[in-house]
Amino acid sequence: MGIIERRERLRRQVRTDILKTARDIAREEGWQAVSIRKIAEVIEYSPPMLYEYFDSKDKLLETIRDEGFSHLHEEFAKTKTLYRSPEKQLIEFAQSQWRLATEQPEVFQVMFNLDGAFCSSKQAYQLEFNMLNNHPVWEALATIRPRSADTVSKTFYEWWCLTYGFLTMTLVAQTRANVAQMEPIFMESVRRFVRGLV
Amino acid sequence: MGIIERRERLRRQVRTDILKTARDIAREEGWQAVSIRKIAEVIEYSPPMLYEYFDSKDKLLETIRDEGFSHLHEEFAKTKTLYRSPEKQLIEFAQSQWRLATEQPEVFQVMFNLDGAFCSSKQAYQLEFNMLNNHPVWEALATIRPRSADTVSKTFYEWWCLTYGFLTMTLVAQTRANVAQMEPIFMESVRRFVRGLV
DNA sequence: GCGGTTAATCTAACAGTGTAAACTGATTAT
DNA sequence: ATAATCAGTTTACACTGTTAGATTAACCGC
Repeated sequence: MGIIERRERLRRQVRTDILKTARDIAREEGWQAVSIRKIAEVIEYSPPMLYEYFDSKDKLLETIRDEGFSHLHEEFAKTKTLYRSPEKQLIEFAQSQWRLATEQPEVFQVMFNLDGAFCSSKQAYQLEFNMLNNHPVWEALATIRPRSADTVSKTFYEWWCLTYGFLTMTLVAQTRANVAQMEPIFMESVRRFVRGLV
Repeated sequence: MGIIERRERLRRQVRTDILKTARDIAREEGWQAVSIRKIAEVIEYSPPMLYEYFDSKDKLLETIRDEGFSHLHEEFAKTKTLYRSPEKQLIEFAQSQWRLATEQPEVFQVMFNLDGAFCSSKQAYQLEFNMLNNHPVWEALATIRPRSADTVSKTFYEWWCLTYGFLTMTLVAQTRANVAQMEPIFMESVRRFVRGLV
């Protein structure tokens, strides 16, 4: 009886279409231009239809944010299988973050409420900070510099603010064309941070 | 003939009232809750009246942003008169930034398009980056580490992203109650940066 | 194939948004 | 006194997120 399966598959398809359309509009016109009606028009449904898939626009954005963090953690996991050295891992983590910020700026904007994107929930951050000894960055830092959990957490927060902060400032303050040339400066900052751990 | 003077004074008063009201609403309900109509209601004028003082909501926000940067530069100037050592100056600059971010988060949000605040113009940033040898931070960095202008500018950008990035991440990702306890971590990051200059 | 149930989807509407045009009333200048 | 300027208003337009109610389509047992 594949009927309800097919229905479920179709439902999921529409759901991802909504998310993709929102990102597409945001990429080309900015998050401020993203409206329920505009998304509905693109996917050829009436506006209220979207509320069958997301409780609110806020929840829709929260989903995009969560997917952003998930994607990053998948990349981190891949890196962990590829490299043993925690220093090398950190460098690769930073590079993953750079790629996300530059290749999918509209996702990065939602992740940190930038440039008109706004999602009221802070759950995603709390999750990041509560993973702690399960967070790939936390683990790498603890390996390089084995201290008390609190001390590692402090260093972890410094890493978090340094990397995401740098990317945020670059996306917000630089013009589209200038973003790319900031990469070496970003990576140099990251490398200095890693060296400074000893 | 003090009549037109009085009128001018009244006009400026209304103008600052508008700006203050916008910040007040933003502080208590977030920038997403700030609307022309709400401001108008508070200052007891009709909504279209605001357009006699600001071309658009965007321009209104731009004014708040510019005032934020101006205020910071005034603080920087004060610091320069109080301390000779460029290292000490940088520490004080960072402390001024911390104060602005924590005491007037709603202004900081507009300065960097955070949490629903959105102003399309990037002029304020371009100004920051084009001041260069006139920017107090740039000067301090050049004194500590006299190199080519380009090299100093690179270090300046690193400073910019480190400090503003850290504050941005703290404001965006932390709960109101947790912000305060991040100050020592922030200042330690700044001090490490300054030490690393040699 | 047909009636009834359920799910999918739409239309209409509410309250709110930024902003422009047209209008009113008072003050000023001639 | 009359014309011109100016502050301020009302009204209106085209949007926004979201909800309620009606409508259509799809499925089920017979």
